[in-house]
Amino acid sequence: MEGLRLNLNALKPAAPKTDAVQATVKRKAKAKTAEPIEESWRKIFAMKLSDADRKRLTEVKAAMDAGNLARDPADCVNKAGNPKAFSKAEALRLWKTLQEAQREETLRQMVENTPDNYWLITTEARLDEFLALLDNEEEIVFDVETTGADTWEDRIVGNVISAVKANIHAYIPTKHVTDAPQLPHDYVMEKLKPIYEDASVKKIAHNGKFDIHMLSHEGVTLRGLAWDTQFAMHILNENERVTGGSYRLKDLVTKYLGIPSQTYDELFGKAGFHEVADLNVALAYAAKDGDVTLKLRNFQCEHLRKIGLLEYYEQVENPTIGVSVEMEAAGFVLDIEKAKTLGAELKAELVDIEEGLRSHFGEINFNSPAQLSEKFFDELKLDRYLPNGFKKSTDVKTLKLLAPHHEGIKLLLSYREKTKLLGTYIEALPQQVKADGRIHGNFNQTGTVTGRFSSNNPNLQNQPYFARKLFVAPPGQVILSGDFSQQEPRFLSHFTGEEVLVNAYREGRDLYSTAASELFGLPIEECGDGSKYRKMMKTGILAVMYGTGPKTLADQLGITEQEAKDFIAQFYEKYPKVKAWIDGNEQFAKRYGYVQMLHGRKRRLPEAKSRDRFTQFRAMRQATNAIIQGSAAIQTKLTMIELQKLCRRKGWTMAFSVHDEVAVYAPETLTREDVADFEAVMLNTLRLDVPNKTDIEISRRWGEGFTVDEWFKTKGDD
DNA sequence: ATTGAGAGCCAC
DNA sequence: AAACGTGGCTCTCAAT
Repeated sequence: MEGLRLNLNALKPAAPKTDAVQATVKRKAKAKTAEPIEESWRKIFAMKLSDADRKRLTEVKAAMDAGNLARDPADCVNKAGNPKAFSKAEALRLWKTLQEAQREETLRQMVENTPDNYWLITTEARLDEFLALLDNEEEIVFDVETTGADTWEDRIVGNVISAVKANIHAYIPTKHVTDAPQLPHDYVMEKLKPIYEDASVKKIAHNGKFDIHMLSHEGVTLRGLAWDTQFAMHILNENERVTGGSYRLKDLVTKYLGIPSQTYDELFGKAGFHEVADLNVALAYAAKDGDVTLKLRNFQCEHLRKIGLLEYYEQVENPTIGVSVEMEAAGFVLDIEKAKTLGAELKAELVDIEEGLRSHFGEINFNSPAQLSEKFFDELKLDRYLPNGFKKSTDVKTLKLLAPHHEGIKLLLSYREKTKLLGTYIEALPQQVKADGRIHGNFNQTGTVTGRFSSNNPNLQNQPYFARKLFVAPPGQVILSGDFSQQEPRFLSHFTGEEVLVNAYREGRDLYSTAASELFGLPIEECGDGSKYRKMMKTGILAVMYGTGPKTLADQLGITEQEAKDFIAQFYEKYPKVKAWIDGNEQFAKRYGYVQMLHGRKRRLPEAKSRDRFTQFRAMRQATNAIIQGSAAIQTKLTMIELQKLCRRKGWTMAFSVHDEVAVYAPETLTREDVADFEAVMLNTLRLDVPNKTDIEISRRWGEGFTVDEWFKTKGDD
């Protein structure tokens, strides 16, 4: 009650005072008595705070109000011995103290409350007893504990296995730094290997990709992965991250199972798990992972079945995990010599460019939008060359408008291009090479809301052609890649059933030329490659899929907004099935708050029900785009799964995927028949109402591909 | 030194 | 007033 009254008092606004009086009060407060802590809190919370800081500060205040946390007396006075006001910095320091105390208490409680069915296995006899249990198991949970989170540098220090039927969750430490007894690492791995490699024992994991890579480093090939709770959750709620959540195990079980769980970082910080010397602590933490993963799997299974997506998970998402593992493990050889050469060339060019820029603009940082903006618009008044109301930005679009009026701007555009290439690609890529000499980019199956992959460390999906030259197939192998030709427009045709579009594809005619000729009533010859009508139609169809408005479309095509509006209106009039399909998607989204793509996969769009018109409008654009983009992603995934089977038969390796492109490593001795087999999988795995088309390339170096005919012709000439 | 936000730009 | 969907990386700048 007392605390509550204090809080209420603190919320009352102070009586208004003149500035001079306020200043005096402030000085007095500083000189004699510290300001009341409630006043300090009021000021702190009035500051602009990041979400993380606000959350931490709230925790600190709650702990202090409850009397569980107090200021360090040393922080209450300054050097002169005068009272010091409570600051945000001090509060955040207190948060760390609080975390540390809570951390120790949590670990103590975890150990004290370790369930009887958590087994710490440190003797041969106990391991044998456990292995006998596993003989009766059809499925197990597995999880490896490691020295750290780097897939390619860290190593296993212990194995977690849950025996599902027996309801035993075991931790087998092998490489902890401790005086306590542990079984020898190699002995344990040998014993577990047959179980890990037995595909008839179904495996359950959370982000099992990491564990599978780790086991692979030990010479163990995991088989029978049946459920991954991270990826299953992404099918249940693809918006987890968008709404401030995460797909970390601990966050999911806390949120969905109501089991309070703290993340590894919260409990152990940056320490590797091998540094946990108390094996009872290790057991309490590690075995719980197996325990909650199993509980989460059961929860997800029930809910996926309820919404009819269990089959989708099992047939599309789950088998894709093995493909990601194979692609990540394969990686790329990076041509470091070429990176050095290209880097040196770019740097030399940049020396001259920078000198030129300095002569135009003086000593400013050309990478700083703030400094450039001041120079261009405040000093040089270059905005006089921009259309009325055009934003005073320093992005490429704006710079291109300014370029004809100032030589320095042209130079800056070139500077931008070269520094981007150098900094983001040419110089950054060699740093990503791992101990095994390869680049292993990460393919993230839960990275996008539509079901596409995302990629990072490095992002293999946004490499410019200039940089792709640095990525080389492993020795003796080539990159055999297939690119779905016009994948998304084909899905548009498929879903809408619009005859002109469908027939153009069925008859192997060019979609954009055909539609342009129809819409504008012109002979097909005038709508060929490079014609403005074809370009307009192409941009227009993409605009339909992306929900582009008339203003942006006008900008893209260099026509007036009215012309763009007319074009869109004509397009819909001529192709009513397209219009009807889009309208249907939007009505569905507004009514149910989601849309569905191929195989029923959902894109939840709660904003479709928003009463804010702009918010709802944004959801409307996403509705149609998500169906097309997401369905295309499903086609790519299913194709990858089939290609992996082809790889097994041929002795090839899955290499990478960039949304509508899939690539494998094949020996450079591959034949035309091999290529035909590859193409058949691309074309036939998922058939639509329109035929698929794919462009095949063969290369030793990514982005320097040959067509099939070119490749075999040069081979013949050798 | 590290963190977080914003600007800008690479890909499909 | 907004009017192009899905991502990740690098740099600046201001904060601690």
